[in-house]
Amino acid sequence: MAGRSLSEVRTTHVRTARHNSGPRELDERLRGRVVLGVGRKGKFLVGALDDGQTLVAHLGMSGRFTVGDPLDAEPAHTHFRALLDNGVEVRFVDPRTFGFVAVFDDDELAGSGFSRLGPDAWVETPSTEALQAALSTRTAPIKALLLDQVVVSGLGNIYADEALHIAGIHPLRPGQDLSADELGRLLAAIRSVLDLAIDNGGTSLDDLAYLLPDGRAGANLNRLAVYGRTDLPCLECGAPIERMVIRSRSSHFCPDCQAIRR
DNA sequence: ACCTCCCTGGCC
DNA sequence: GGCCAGGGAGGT
Repeated sequence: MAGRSLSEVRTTHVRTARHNSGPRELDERLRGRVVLGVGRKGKFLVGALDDGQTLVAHLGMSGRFTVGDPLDAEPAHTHFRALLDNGVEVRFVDPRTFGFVAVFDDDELAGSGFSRLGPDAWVETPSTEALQAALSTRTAPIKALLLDQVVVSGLGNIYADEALHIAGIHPLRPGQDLSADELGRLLAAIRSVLDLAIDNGGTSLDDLAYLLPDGRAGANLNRLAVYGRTDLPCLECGAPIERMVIRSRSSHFCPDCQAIRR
């Protein structure tokens, strides 16, 4: 996509364009623009445009981009298409419409969720000291804080559970109570969880909402130690994995390896 | 700091 | 027929 201009853009679902005034405005602001480069921070995809605007996209729960021939059969729930000047069509397919595509000028970008993101968990993993400072006033459960993209960005429910398990930290521990030693272990765990997931092509669940760009399923599901393993034995100690709801998100943890007091 | 909402496919 | 999954925005 980088270096190509968008000769035609068509958004066909209002929710996909909800961060702009509507599908028509999004299409008009994108049409004819050149994408100078693309990148990522946290779970947001970003592209720099030749007129200074920024293209921002989020896959949400079920979104994916496809790249192919405009004549290819169109999958259900295709909500956005952009024809590039090389004849390739980029499509955004998103059944649950939690994802979006947006174009922002600098002011709009500054007011968007993108500008509030904390350091990327993988590219700019914070130091123990920086994390401790960020958590020093936070009393919420560490699990909730890992999902709050303002502390560290890029972790979702699966990898937050996995990282806490590796680090041996109970998901309900208040953020500010964690020691430097624990936070150091947590940061190392975040790195290793993401490294493993990336090496395995990501975590495709049974619903196959997430797939690799070539359409294959990622193989990380059977590398998960706690997520989705409620009542199954902990791979470290054999204790049954427990599930509890924290901030209306499921949390999976080993009551032994992640004792609330240690 | 907390809650509700959004949405569809899959499952019971 | 109804519930569950969950990322982020918006409201209180």
